[in-house]
Amino acid sequence: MEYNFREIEEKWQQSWRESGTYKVETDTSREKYYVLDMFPYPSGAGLHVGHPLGYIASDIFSRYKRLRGFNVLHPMGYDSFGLPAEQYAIQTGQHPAVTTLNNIERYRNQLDRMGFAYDWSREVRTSDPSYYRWTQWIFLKLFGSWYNVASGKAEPIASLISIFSRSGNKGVQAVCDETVSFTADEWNAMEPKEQQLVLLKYRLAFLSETMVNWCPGLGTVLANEEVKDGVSERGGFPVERKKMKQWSMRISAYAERLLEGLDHIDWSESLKEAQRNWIGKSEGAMVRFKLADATPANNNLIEVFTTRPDTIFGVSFITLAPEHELVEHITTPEYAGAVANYVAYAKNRSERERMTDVRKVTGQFTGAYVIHPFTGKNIPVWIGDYVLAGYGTGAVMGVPGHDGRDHAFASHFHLDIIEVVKGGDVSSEAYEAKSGQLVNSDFLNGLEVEDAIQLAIKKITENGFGERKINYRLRDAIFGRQRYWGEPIPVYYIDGIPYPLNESELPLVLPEIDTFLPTPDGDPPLGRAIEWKHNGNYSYELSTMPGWAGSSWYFLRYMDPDNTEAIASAEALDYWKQVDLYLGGSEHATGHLLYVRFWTKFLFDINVIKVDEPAKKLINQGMIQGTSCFVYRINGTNKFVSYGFKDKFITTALHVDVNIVNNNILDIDAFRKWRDEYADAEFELEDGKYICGTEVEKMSKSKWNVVSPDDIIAQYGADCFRMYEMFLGPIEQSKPWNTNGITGVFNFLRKFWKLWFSNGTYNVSDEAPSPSELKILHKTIKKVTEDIERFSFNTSVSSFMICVNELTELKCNKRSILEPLAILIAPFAPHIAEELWSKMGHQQSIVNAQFPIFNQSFLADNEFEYPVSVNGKTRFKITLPLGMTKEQVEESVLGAGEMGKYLNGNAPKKVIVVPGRIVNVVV
RNA sequence: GCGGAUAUGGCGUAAUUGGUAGCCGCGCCAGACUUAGGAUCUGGUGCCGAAAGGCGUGGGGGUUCGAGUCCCUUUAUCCGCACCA
Repeated sequence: MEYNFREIEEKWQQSWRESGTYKVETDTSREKYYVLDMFPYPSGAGLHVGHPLGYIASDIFSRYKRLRGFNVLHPMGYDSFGLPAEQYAIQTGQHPAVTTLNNIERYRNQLDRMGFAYDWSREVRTSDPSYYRWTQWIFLKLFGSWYNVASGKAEPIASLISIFSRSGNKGVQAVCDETVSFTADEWNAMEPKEQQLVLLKYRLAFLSETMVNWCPGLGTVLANEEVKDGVSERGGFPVERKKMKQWSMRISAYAERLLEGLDHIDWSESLKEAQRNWIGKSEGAMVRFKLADATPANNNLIEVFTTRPDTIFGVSFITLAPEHELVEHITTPEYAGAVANYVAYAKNRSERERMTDVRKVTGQFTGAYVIHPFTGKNIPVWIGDYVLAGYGTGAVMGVPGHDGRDHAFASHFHLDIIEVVKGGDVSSEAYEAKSGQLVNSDFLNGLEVEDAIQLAIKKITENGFGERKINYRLRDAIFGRQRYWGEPIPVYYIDGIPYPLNESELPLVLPEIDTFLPTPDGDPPLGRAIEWKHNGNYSYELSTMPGWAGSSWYFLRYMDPDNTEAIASAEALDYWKQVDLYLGGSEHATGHLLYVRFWTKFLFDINVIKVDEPAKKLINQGMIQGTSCFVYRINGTNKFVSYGFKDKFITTALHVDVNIVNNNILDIDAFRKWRDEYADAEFELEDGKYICGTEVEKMSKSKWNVVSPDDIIAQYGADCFRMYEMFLGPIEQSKPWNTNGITGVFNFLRKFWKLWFSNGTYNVSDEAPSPSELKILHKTIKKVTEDIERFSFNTSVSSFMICVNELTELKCNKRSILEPLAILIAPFAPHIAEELWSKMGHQQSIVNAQFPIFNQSFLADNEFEYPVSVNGKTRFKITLPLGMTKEQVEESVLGAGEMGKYLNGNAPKKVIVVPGRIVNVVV
C-alpha cells in the first residue's frame, strides 16, 4: 500500500470535523494551556504560504501540550472589520459584510486543508454584532472611567464626581487633559452640560480637539502606526496633520505600567525594546521661564521640558513649536508679519517634506524675551519647526553647546553658544555626552553631569522655577475612524454633548446604507443613515471604531464565545486566565500588542479579569518572503530583453507572475497569454531563453510573487507542507520561500509510512524490541521533546529523519517502537499519524494518546570512545567503559601506551576530564 | 543618528552548560537497476593537497588546556524608531 496522502488527509479531516475531535471545554479538574494565533484579517487574496508558518508552529505546540495531558484551548477567528472590504464596497457596491463573508469562507477552506486542531465552535468574528456588542461594552466602561494616579488604576467616573462635589478638583491626581481648577462650590454650581464637558477631560475614552493624521485619499483619520513615511500604510495615500474633534483613548495613563509590565513577560527582546521605544520614557525637569514683558496668557510663563537641567546656564534662546498657543500672544508687533509667514510656511510643509529634509534649519525670532531664572538675563524666544508641538510642552530651552539641533539652530541664526560642560569644543560641534565637569554655571561649577542634574532639579524646585518631570512619547490613541465598516461608537449627542448608551441598549448595530462614501456635506458614511437616531431623536456618533478595537480583547472572548451576559463567564475567565503562548508577526509590535496590553490592564483594573497581561509568552514568527521575478521592457516599445541585456538599453523592470517563471526562465507563451497587452510582445533571448531578474520581497498580490499553499498541498499533502515549513529553518527567522528541499521531506514521509508495510501490505510485529531499537526510539523522544519545548521545530524534523533512516536500516516493524513514534510525530504530521494509529487497531483518535516518556536507561552505551586531546589538539582515541569516575578515566588515559610519547616520563601539568565527552592532557 | 537582530560548505541549516564544527535535507559526483524518467537504491561530498598533513564558523585582537559559543574591536546585511529636547 502506497502513501496516499490525498485519501488519508481527506478522510481524517472529515472524521475530525464530524466527531468534534478538537472541541474543548472548561474543565477545572485539569490543567489548562492556552495557545493563540493572531487572528487574520480575511483579505480577498486568500492565504499565501507565509501565513501558515505561525499557525503550523502553534498547532504543533498545542497538539503536543494536549498529548501531555493539558486541557488546551486553541481557537481561531477573524479580525473582520477593516478598510479593504470597504474600499472594495466603494468600487463595486458590494456590501462589506458580503465581501467579508466570502473571504472568511475561503480562509476557512484553506485552513481546514492544513489539518489544524482549532476548536471552530469557538470561532469569533469582530464584525459580528454578538461580538462587537462587547467591544462596545468595553468602550462604555472606558467612557465611564478615569485614571486615578493616587491609586494607580482606573476608577469609575462616579467616584470622581463625588470628589468634585465634595472638594473640587484640587486634590485630584488624575491623568487628564489640561483643566482649570475649581472648588466644590464651583462644581456644584455648574450646569450639567458644563459638568459633562469637564468630565470629558478625565474619561479614558474621550472626545477632544486634537491634531490627527488626516488621510484625504481614504477619507479618514489614521493612527500613528498606520502612517509610514508620511503616507497611509494601506493604499499609500498622502497624510496631513489636521485639527479635528476626535474620540481618543487615554493610553498615556498606562504608560508606566505598560513599560513596567514588559519586565515580567516572556516576549522577545527586540519586541520589548520596540515597545519601550514607542512609550519613550524620559526623565528630566519641567522648567518655567518668565516672559520679560507681561502677557495675559499662561501666567506670563513658558514651560519647557528638558532631560538636561544641568545645562540650564547654557541656555541662550527658547524655541517654540510654530503651532504653540503662546506664539500669537508673545509676538511683538514688529515681528508679527514674519512670524505669521513662518507659521504658515511650517503648516504647509507636509509631514513628508518635514521628514525628508530633517536637517534643514528654519525658524523665526518672535521679538519676545524670557528671563533666565538664575542669571536674570534676557533670552530671546524663537519659533522653529524642529520643535514638535506634540511632544513635551512644545517648547524647548536652546542649549547650543550641548544639543546638536540647538547648535545647528544657533549657528544658523548667530545666537550665543555657551560651554557649560567640559569635554568638547562647542564652537564647532555640540558636546552631548553625559559626562564631564560643569563650567560657567554658578553653583553647578565643578560638578559631574549626573550630580549637576540632581542639584539643578533641587534648586529649580526650591525656587519654584519648575520640578522633576517624567515625560512619555506615547500619545493618546485616536479612536474614531470616519468609515462605515467598523464598530459603531455607542454614544449619542444632545446639544453637542456625548452621552453613553445604556448597557441594555447594546449592541448598537451598524445601520444599512446605500453608498459607502462620505455624505455631500462631509459627514462620515454613517451620516447617510438618516433614520438612525437614538430614541428616534438624537444623533448617534457617526465615526466608527478603529481596527484595533475588536482585536484588543478577542483572546478573552474565545474563553466563552457564546455568552450573552458578559464578555465571558467569570468561571471561564478564571480558568483560562491569559494566553500562555501567543504567536504572530512582529509588525504588530507597537500597534495591536500595545493596545491589547492596555485594554487588558484596564479590564484588570475594573475587576473583569484577574490578569493584567494578555500573553505570558510571545513568539514572533518570521516572514516568508516571496521571490519576485522581473522582465525588462525597452522603454516605449513592446520589446523585452533577457536579464543579461537589460543594461544595454533603457528598460523598465516589470513584475511578472512567478507562476509562469520556472528556474528564472520565462514561459514565453504563458507570458503572451498573461495579459492582452503582451500578446504580440517581442523578445531578445539569451541562449534561446528569456532569463528573468529576481528579488526577494514581501509576498504580495501586487508583486505577483504569491505562492498559494493550495498548490503545494495538492502536490505533496498537508503533512508534507507542515513539516516542510518547519524544516525551512528557525521559526523566528524570515526567509524567502522556495521548494528546493520539499522532496526530501516528502521522501521522509514515504519512508516513515513504509515502516508499517512490507511488500506493500500492513505488517507490524508484536516482537519485543531490541536494545538498539529502543535506543533509537528514546534518542528521538528525548530530542523531539526538548526541541518542542524550545520551539526548535526544524531540528525535530531532522531528528525524525534520522530516526526513520535508522529504523529502516534495521527493518524494524515492531509495534513497541512504531506506536510511540506515531504519537511523537502526530503534532507535526497529524493525518499520517492518525491513519497509522488506526491501522494499529486504535479506535480513539491519536490526539488523546499519551506522549511517550523518555527513559534514559535505554540510551546507555556500555562504552565510550574518548577523544584524547594533548594541549588542545586531538591526538588519539581511547575506548573506555561508561560509568567510570573522573579519576578512573584519567588513570586509564595516562596509562595508555600512546600517552607515553607525549609525556616522555614527565608528569602531565594538568588533566581535564569531562566524563562521557573528552579528555584533555596538558603537557 | 538611536535601538534590536543576524553572519557557519555550492544552498537551507545543525552543534542544551565553552569540549571531536558541519547533523539533517537540497544540490553535486560515482555506481546499481533499468532503459531515455524531474523514478528508486547504494556510496561519496567543508577547503587546499597525490598523500602525509595543513587551513577552516564575516575581519582583527583577547581570555582559556580548549572558543561558532565568552570579552573587546571592526565590517556587512536585515528590522524597528527617528528633529522625542
